Order: sequence, then C-alpha cells, then structure tokens
Amino acid sequence: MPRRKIRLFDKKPLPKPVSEAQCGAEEANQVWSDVKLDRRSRDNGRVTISDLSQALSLTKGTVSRALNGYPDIAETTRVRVIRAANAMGYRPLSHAQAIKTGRSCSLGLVIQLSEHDAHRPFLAEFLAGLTQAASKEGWTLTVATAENDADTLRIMRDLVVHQKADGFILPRVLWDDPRIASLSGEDTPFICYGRPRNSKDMSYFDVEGEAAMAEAVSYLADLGHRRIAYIGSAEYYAFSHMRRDGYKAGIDAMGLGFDPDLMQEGALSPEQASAATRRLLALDTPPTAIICATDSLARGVYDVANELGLAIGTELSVIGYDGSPEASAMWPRLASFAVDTRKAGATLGEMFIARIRNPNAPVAQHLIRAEFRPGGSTGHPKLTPEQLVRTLAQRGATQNT
Amino acid sequence: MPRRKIRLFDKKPLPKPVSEAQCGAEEANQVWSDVKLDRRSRDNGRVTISDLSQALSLTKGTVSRALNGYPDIAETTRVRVIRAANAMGYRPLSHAQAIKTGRSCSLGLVIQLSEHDAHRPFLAEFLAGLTQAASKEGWTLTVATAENDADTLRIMRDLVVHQKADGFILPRVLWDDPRIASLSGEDTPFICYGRPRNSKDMSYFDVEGEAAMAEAVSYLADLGHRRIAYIGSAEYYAFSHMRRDGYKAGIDAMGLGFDPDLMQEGALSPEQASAATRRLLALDTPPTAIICATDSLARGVYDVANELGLAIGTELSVIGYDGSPEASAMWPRLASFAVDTRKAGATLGEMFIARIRNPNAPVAQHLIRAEFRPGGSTGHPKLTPEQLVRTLAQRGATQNT
DNA sequence: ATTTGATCCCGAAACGCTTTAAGCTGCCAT
DNA sequence: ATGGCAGCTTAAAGCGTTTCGGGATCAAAT
Repeated sequence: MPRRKIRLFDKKPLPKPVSEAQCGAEEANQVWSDVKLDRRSRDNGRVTISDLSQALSLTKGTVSRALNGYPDIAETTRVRVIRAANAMGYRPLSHAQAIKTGRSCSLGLVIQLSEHDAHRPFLAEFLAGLTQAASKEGWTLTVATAENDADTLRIMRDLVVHQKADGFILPRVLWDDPRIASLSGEDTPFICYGRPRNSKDMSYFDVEGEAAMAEAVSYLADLGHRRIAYIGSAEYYAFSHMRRDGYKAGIDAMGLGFDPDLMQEGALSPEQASAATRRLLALDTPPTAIICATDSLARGVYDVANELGLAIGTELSVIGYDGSPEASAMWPRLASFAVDTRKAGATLGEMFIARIRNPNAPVAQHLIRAEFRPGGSTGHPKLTPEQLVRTLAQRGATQNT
Repeated sequence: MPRRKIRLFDKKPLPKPVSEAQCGAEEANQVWSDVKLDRRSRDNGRVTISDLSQALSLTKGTVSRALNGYPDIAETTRVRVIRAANAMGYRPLSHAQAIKTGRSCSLGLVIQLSEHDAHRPFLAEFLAGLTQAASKEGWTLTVATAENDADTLRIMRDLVVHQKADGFILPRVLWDDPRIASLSGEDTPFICYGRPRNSKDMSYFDVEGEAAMAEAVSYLADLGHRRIAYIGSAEYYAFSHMRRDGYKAGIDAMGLGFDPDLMQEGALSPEQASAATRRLLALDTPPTAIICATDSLARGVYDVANELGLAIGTELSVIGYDGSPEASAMWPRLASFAVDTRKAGATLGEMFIARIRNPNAPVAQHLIRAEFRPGGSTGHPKLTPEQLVRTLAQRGATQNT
C-alpha cells in the first residue's frame, strides 16, 4: 500500500518561491566562501541548477524543491541552498521552468488598434506600471497588437497555446466583452481594467469614473451652472455606463433635475462630439456647461465653440476626463480628471501575478479615484441660457454674412 | 578517420525555418487524411514534435532537421514533414527550442520613462508596427520600462541573460548612446531607431528629419517669409543633429542667410520652448515664422502667442514635427510632418529578425521621409518683422496696464 | 525487538526540442 | 568481393528544470 503517496500540498496553490531578501545575502558571501563561487557552465556565464547542486553536494531535485518552498525539505537545508544560490547568483531560466510547469512567467497584453485614439497617450504610463510590477517579481510583459475583436481572441489563444503568456490584462474592458467570454471558456486567467456587465465575481481594477462625473457636476453647480450637459461615449464601453450613471447621480444630488435632452451619448470622436455640441446649443434652453466623458470628446466641443466664437471658460464651461496631455494642449487648458495610469498598470500587474500564484484565491477588486485638475475651461456662467441663445443667434448672423 | 563530420553548413547563419506558405496547406489536409489528425498530447491541445514524428513514422530528430532546413534531409521527406506539420497544426514551443538554441524568438524593447513626453503618443503605433512584424514571423515582443540610463542597461543585460529577449530595438537613439556602447561590448544584437554619432557601420532605421526641416524652410520661404527661426531640442538626441542640419541646409538653399540668433536649441519642454519664443520675439528683427523640432515644442510657441495676442497662422507662422494628435488638438491646427511610426516599427522588427537569422549579413540601413501635413498655423506673413515689433510693443503696453 | 510514522533527501524520469554521432542503405570504383 | 563514399535516417545525449516514488534515518509506539 503506497500510503506515502499523499502529497502534503495541493497541486494548485503553487508554493511561492522564496525571495532573495529573506536570507541575508551580504552575509552569504562569507559563509559560502568555501564554495567554488565561479563554478559556471561552460559556454555562457549562467549558473545552472547543476552547478549549484554540485557545489552543495545535493541533487538538483533537492535544490529545486528547497528553492520552491516545498515542505519536505529541512529548514536548515533550505537556508543553506538559498544562501548558496544568492552567493553564486543563481536564477532559474524561466523558459526552462516553463517546459515543465507550463508557466512562462509573463503577462500578456493585447492592445487593439482600432479603438479610438482615446487610449493612446495612456499607453506609455500603463506599460510602465505593468512592467514595473512584473519585473519586481521577475516576470516579463509580452505585448501584442490586434486589429479587431476576432483578431484579439485569436492572438490571445495563440499566445497561451504557445505559452508566451500565462494570462492577460484586459485594458479598456467593454460592457459585454467578447474577450471575457472567450477567456472564461478556456480557463485562461485574466484581470480586467474596468468593470464589465457582470463584474461581481471577476477580478478587476478600475478608476471610479462615476465619482468623477458626479464631482464634475457638483463643481459646476457650485460655480452657478444650472444647465449642465453630458456628452458620453459609446455604450459598449464599460466606462460609459459608470460615467453616465455618475453624471445622473450628480445631477440628482445637486437637485438640478435630470433632462434627457442634456445627455448626448454615443460620441466616439471629436467630430461626433462636435455634432452633439451643436445639438445641445440648438436647444431652447442650452447648457452653459458641458461635461465630456473623455478629453478627446472635449476637443470636439472646443472646435464648435471656436467656430461659433464662444469663449470657453466664460460663455461655455467644459470639463473632460482622462487628464491627458491633450487636455493641457488645449487653450484654455481643459479642466479634467487625472487618472494615475501607471498605478493602474502596477496594481493590475500585481493582482495578476498574485492570481497566478494562487488561482483559487477569492477574486480581487480594487478601485481608485481620479483626481480633479482644474483648468481655464470652467468659470462662473457669464451668460444665462437665454442670453446664450441670443448671443449665438447674433454671432451666427454676423458670421453668415 | 571520421571524414563524415564535416558540416555542410556553417554554425552561424542558422537555417531559416521553412514557412508554412511554401507548401500548399489546403491541399495538405487531404493528402494527410490518413494520418490521425488529432493525435494530441494528453493534457492540453498542443501538437508536439513527438506526435508529429509518430504520425509520420519518423524520429523526432529527422522531423526537427527537416523543419529547420538542414541540407542532409531528402527534399521529398522535407515536403512530407512540412505538409504534415501544417495539417496537424504543429508549431514548436519557442521556449523549448530556446533551451537548446539559446534563442527565445522575442525582440526586446526597453522604454525609458524619464524622457520627455515627446515620444508618448508615438508609442502605440510603434508597438503596433513591431508586434505586427514579430508575429508575422512567430516572434514575440517583450517590453520593459526603465527609469534612467543605468536602469536601462541593467534591465537589458538581465533580459538577455535570462533569455527573455534575443536583442533589442533601441528607440529614440541618442547622439552618444550608452546603450550602444554597452550592447556592442557584450555581443547582443540591436538595431537603432535613429542615427547616432558613428552610425556608418550600424544597422539603423530612421526618418529623414533633415529633409523635413529643409522642406519646412522652403515651404515658409515660398509663402514669403524671410526671417525663419528654429527651436531645437536637446543636443543629446540624435535627431536634434539631423533636424538642425536640415534647417541650416534649408536656409542656405533658399538663400536666406543663416542667423545664429534665429536658432534656439536645447528646448525640452513646451515651457522651455516658450522661453525660446520670447527670446526670438525680443530680437531687433524677430522671425515671422518658427519651425519647431517637435510638436510639443510648438505648444510652447502657441502659449506665448496666445499670451501676447499674436494670431497664429497670420501674424506668426509655426511648423512642428511628428504629426502627433497633439498637433491636431491645437487651434489652429499645427502644420507638421507626419511620421509613419507604425511602419517604422514594422521595418525595425523585420530588420531585427533578419539580423538574428543571419548575424553576419552586412548592416542594414533604411530611411523614409516624413510627410508634410499643412495646417492653419502657417500663412503668408501678414506683418514684416518691423511691424511685428511695433505690434508687440503696442499690445504689450495695453496688456500691462 | 519489532513495527509504525515522520522527516529528509536521493535517483531517475519526465518535459519538448535540438544536435551529435553513428548506422544503414545503395552505388561506384577497385 | 571489397572498400569507400554519398545520402538518408536513427538513436541517444543533452538543455535546465520539476516531479515522483522510494530509501534511509531516527524517534516513538507497540
């Protein structure tokens, strides 16, 4: 009866490798001075596990088990091994591990190009955060690009099958995201940036767009605005739902009375935002302030204002969202909500690695706030809606002659 | 005497794997219908080389040699193998190959964060190009970020030692780039985006900034401008040298007479560009047009112009470089030179992979042109330099009261 | 004195792939 | 016949790591 076969540890929560810091590395150099320190394998300068095991007079298996925190290794041995590993500068070759474990220690990111420019400036910071989190754990970031949804799914599958990525960070999550459906089906780990439709039992990280929008409303109301409009993005983005709800909540909270005419959704480009702006300004009681779901939509508002000779900040107030460099490029500077994209990336990276290390941990859900950045694009309303109508008529008349 | 030992092929120019396209894959399905198509290894859905060799009744070695283009395999066998590989959907696991070959089939990109925002919008397109080229060859892109030069070197070394990257694309190359010095020392392959100091015998890809700047000068001169200034970036960027030289060449070519006062270099941020602009406008004979080495510098010019009440496009013409979204966000739209960043990435990726495949090929050097994109920021000079001086004095006076 | 049970470590076999050395055909020239 | 030589294929040894079954040791329990 092979009673011994019972494993003390379950398969899934794989033992977290012991970090170097846990054993005083500086001391190690002296302790192990008797070990032939530069016992390196022939060709390149790498120290292999064989070198290490030989130096320690242990077998490779034992060394590996010691380093990977298996429980059937004496604590003293473990310490010995870890010290020697530090002293000799041993670090396992991740793809040599991958061959057996199937884990390549790299997180995948597939960015979709067709999405509107919105996320472009955001990318560098996001990557920074991700890679920072990754490299802290000795992981790596594998990036791919795709043209469309189908492409994305194909590429992700490919990356997983060829073990180039252990799972994915999903940026700019959609309300009904095909990636989620697909990845849940196969069981590839992933973490969302954003909250899709049924996010209750998913791991995600997000910025509270709803809070920002509500804050925007209250900020403008405090300035004296009563007619505050909202230009939203396409409904298929998850963030659109959050921000729209935030706007509504803000309107309610300030007791301004929700007017569906003031809410223009579905704008994807500055041009479409321009069209929305024209619709808003053509209302009988036009808004004196416009909140945009993204900075790039605000650009469309600016364009129309410039065209109509409407002074931004006094005659028409505007607030954006993203805190992009684009926002500071505008004149006057666009008031916006800055998102700490780098932190977002870093958090997502950490969450992801933690998830891989312990796949049956409960889902993790993190939220942070966006920080309001005032700008010259807001001010006390110089004109009432009625005056605004008259001004527009007047300027339009002179312009058309 | 083991005469047989002579290898017909040298070690270095490793045989290029035969592409799938070379053997009609659609036909293959029928030809190999007798083969058990879904002979897959037990756990996951991958087809391994063992499955393939078993199906073909060949040994793994033969299959490998056939696929890797070794010359001592009969052509008929090779075709058989390739067909079967396509039919069964076999693709080698790159990290399993890496363990023996040391090549992980991934190109590394370390982006440095401290660099001024200049390159931010550029990133997404660049990545798109790179990953596109990479995935076409079954390669992968590994991205890391670094805070400073030392960090970059450390990270690159690390990536190479742990075989996470076979070499690097160096974006935004410096005139004297520490990365180049370092990588040449170890013999890690790399390719530059840009032309550093001694680029004669290096592989690079670049956009002809010099041509663009010369074109800008001639464009403005054709509009009637005679005093054309230049605001340049820091000298340590390689591109600064090119663009500056191009500006000078343009001035010469148009016979405008080079005036050192009109050339302000070393501006890294919009703010520094603003300072440069003020210096230029304070000259006895100020310029009526300003060419900026980057779009973001142009933003500084816009800021000063707005502040001084100078109408861009009529009273002061501006041209930028990069064709960034920032440029179109400005009002009026900034005339600029659009760089096809995606193509840049794609070309660099291809060049890199080619280089790895055949390390002793001669260096490859590619240049493309930037495309001029007109905008409202240029026009016939409405004022002469003298009138400009008077206007400025006048407006300055009213503004100061 | 024997069984039991831990605890710690070892040897060996995977993993998927490449590469080397050696083997097996034929064929031509001795 | 014998040797030599192509040409093609196989067998097996790595590569660096994990994992599995079991062996040795020792203390405690029978």
